[in-house]
Amino acid sequence: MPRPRRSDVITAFRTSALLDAARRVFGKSGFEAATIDEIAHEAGVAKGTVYLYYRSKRSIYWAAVQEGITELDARTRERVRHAATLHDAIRDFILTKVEYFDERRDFFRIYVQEVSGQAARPAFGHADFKPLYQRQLRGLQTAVTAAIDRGEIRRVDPTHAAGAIVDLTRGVVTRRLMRRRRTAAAAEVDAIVDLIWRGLASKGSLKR
Amino acid sequence: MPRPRRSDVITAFRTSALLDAARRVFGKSGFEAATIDEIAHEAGVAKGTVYLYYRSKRSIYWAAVQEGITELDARTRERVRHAATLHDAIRDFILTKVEYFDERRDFFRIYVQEVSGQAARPAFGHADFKPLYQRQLRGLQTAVTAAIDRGEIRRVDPTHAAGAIVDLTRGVVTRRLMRRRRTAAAAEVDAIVDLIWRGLASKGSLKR
Amino acid sequence: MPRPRRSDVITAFRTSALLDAARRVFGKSGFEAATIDEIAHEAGVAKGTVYLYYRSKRSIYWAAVQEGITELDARTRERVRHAATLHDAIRDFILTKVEYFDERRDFFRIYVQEVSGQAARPAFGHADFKPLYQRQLRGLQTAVTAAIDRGEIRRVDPTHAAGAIVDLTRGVVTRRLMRRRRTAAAAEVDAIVDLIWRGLASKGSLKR
Amino acid sequence: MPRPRRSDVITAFRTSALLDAARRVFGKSGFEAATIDEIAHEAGVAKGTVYLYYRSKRSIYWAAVQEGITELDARTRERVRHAATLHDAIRDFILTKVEYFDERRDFFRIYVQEVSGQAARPAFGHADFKPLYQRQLRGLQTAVTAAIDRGEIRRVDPTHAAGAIVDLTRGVVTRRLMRRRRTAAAAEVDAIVDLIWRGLASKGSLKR
DNA sequence: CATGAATGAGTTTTCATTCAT
DNA sequence: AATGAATGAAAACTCATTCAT
Repeated sequence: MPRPRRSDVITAFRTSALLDAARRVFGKSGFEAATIDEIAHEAGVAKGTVYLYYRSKRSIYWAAVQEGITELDARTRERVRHAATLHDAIRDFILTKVEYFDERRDFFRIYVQEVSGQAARPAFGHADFKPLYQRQLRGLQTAVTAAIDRGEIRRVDPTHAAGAIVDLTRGVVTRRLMRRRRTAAAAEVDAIVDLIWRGLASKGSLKR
Repeated sequence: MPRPRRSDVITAFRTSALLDAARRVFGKSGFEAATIDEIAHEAGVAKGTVYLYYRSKRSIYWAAVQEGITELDARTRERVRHAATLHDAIRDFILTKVEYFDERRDFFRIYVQEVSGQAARPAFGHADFKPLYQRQLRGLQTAVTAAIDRGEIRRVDPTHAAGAIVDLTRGVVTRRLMRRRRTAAAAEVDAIVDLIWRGLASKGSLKR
Repeated sequence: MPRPRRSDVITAFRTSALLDAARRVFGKSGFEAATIDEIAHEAGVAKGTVYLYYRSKRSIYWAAVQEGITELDARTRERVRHAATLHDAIRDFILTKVEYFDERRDFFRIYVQEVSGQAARPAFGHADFKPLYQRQLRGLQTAVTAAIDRGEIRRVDPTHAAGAIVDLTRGVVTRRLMRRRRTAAAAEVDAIVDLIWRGLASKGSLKR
Repeated sequence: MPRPRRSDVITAFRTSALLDAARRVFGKSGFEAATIDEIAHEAGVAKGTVYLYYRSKRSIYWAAVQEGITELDARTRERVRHAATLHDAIRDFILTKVEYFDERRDFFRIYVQEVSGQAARPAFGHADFKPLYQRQLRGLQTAVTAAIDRGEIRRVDPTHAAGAIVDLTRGVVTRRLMRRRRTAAAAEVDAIVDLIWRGLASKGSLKR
């Protein structure tokens, strides 16, 4: 394995610093209000340097979004893969996200922005974002369907169920971030998982 | 009660036209990309006129947000007030929102933006927004607590339960708006209500 | 005839001032080196105002070019129209240009730039420029052909002849503008016309 | 004569490659739009290297102009020197230019730019350019004067005559380059020379 | 009250030039 | 000698806001 070239090292270093800075700044101000100047300053370089590594404001934004989502996706898949039951899978799914966004608060705003952007302006947004997001949904749907087949849960619409899991997850994360003090993740997540689980697993008809 | 003065009528007329225009334009483009010029044009007045009624771009934005949320809040409270059981209350809560945003798609983007903005940048945002949002949450919490006391549902954390209802509601609305064709609201809402209801009402411990 | 509206008056006034300023600045610095700021300053307005009347730097440039060329073309056609013979037509053609550029020195550089730009980068340049320029050439060709038919001059290639007239005209103007002191136009023009005329009219073969 | 030092060879090599690249790039894009980066790339060196050989963008530009003009001047003088008559001298003068610019189309744009720049902004431009250009003119003037003294042509103003030759030459070259297909140089040049020659040589007064 | 012309601060992006390696 | 990463000045263009009419 050849020693990495000097220029590669520099590129990796700058790219990483810029992406970090971008995440912070875009997370704080949103895409439009953020300025390249601020990102550059935050990354400790001059404005022009940003353009040596990214072609435009949009492009550094997408790189930051991409990186965050890919990382989150990878972590989630890795963790969920080991779950034996749907119940565990849901728990792991939510926990991964909670922990990830506890670490990277600034990225959450970007994330939410993009996700809800999909809803409000389906035409806009980056082409690569939607697939990644939808893959998550489909993963959950598959898991739900399998659980139904195993008799682990009652017969529910997998699309709705997957949607519900995603929605409740976003809700927990949102409320955690709104609170000033960080509370223990596990207890909070357990409460939500319990709710979902009863929703999915309880058999028979309930009195209303 | 004196007859309203001419100037008051004009003010009311302009205000309403401007707010409508603002909602459409901000909804379409987002805060930054929207221009006062476009709002003025959409409202059928000249640019300067906007500034006779609102001090700044931010201020007309907040007025539009305010109006939308207040209206939504009023509708929700009115409808939920007549519900006899928590189950009905939840159903009416969700239905009101679904119907409201079906009517005012453009407002949804603004709404979501602000709600998630609260999460990511608690310091920012308009002072008046948070209370309104939180009043909704508290209303739901109260209803949940009452239902627990009545034995209608099992003993759950009212805060979590209220949060879950809000989250799932947002989820339904989001997914509805992402679809090109409008589907029947009732069926979709019923599926979600069923899920929540089992989550809240199912007694005993479930096998996992 | 209705009294012109206020806004029309303003537009006419600004347009004219901006075009004047543009001609001066572009003439002094060339297209690239000129700045909108300088044009605005020269016209006595702020930078933004320029953009109320012209969409872009290119567009104000072309407007200035257009105006100058159209004016020059109109003057030329008007004057040449009254010429009884080709000899007079040539004389009037050259005189018009000499006088025009004596008046508007700054425009000459722009003019020459565009004309020679046609040669060096045929693909570039404004679509409207070429036709105007070519119409001139064709006008001269027609006049030459007619003169041949009348027996006024010998049988020459009208394209070459027209080209030669244009080239010599540009030459006179160029040399006039290079001199610090203005010399009498008539004498200079007469010398050139005499040269062309002998070139066109002399019959038979000359000893070499 | 000592063997040239290694460094001198390198310098000569680099200088030549850079000048070639500069001519191509400036010719294609014009001074402002050309970038040092592109020139460096075209010359097969890194950007910084350009600055080892030229102090600035302007300076490499002038060096390229200089080289082209000097070369053209040398070729012209060499060829014209052997002409026995003014008629042949004019023919050779024009032919040299036509052939030179047929070879180096990219240089023509630069050349024309500079020549016409002289006219419009006498103060600007490189100090060395004017003398070279004027020496050409003076050479022609001298030849014309000699021809008058020999009785080869009639008594004309040598300045005007020289100017006319230069102008017509530029015209031929321009029109050649505007055409997509290259036509035979000799026929075209002969037509122009014939025109000039009659202009200069025809004795007596012509009917107008 | 209403208008819309005018302003100029602020933003993205480019690129000549420098300089550590 | 050569490199190419880094800089930051400069320029086009936008748009919230003001104010004379």
